[in-house]
Amino acid sequence: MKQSNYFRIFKALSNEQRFKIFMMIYKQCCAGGEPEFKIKEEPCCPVKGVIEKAFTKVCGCMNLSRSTISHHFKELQNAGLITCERVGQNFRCRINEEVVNSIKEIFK
Amino acid sequence: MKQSNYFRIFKALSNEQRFKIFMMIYKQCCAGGEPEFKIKEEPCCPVKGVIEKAFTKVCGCMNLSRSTISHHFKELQNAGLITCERVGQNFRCRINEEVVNSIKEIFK
DNA sequence: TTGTAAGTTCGACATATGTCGAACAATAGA
DNA sequence: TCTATTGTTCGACATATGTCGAACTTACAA
Repeated sequence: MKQSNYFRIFKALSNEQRFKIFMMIYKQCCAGGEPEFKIKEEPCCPVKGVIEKAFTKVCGCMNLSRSTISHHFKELQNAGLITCERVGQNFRCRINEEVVNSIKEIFK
Repeated sequence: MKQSNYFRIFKALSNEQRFKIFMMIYKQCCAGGEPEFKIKEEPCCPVKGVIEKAFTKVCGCMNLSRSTISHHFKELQNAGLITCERVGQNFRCRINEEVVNSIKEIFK
């Protein structure tokens, strides 16, 4: 990635709420940490690296309106940090590990 | 570092100009890369990890006013990314490698 | 077909941010 | 001491950002 574009990634993570959202997704998708959110005790990541119903889950544990959450998801997508797709009623969300790794690369 | 505070680091790096400034300092202090700025061909880092006249140098190669540059340095300091001190007329600037490393830690 | 749940888009608005120039302060050198 | 250089602080201002609610769309379920 061109160095001059890194600030866009940092911008996406520079908002407290958005950072929280990203970390919730990241932990569940990649880090296998303790779940930060769950809805009705369903499994969060039936497919490795992919979190389902991400939007719903985030709405469930953050005190923000749906439109605001939607906006934050868009920002994370625009920065290339995540990709999202709707599959029927599900909202599937995937971390772009390449971009995440490039953050580490920049400081090596 | 508490995870909930990381967004402050990202916020400091979320502005294009500020990110440039930080990378200029980082490269010269830590990465030993090709110098992005120089003034009168002086050595940039006579002491390892410390860049001298950072402010002057940055002013010299960015199209921003002194007050704006000053502001950006403050932001980088507040986020803990750098520390600065005045020694006589010199302005010495040091990267806080601990904080930089903690960025990598968060995504491991 | 009708209703409901989930996400998007839009317009509005308050607040935060980036930038400048002017005035000020501190230091070094003539 | 006077002057030049360097960085800081302040006030102003335009623009960007985060947030909301309302209206809309889509997909499933009754």
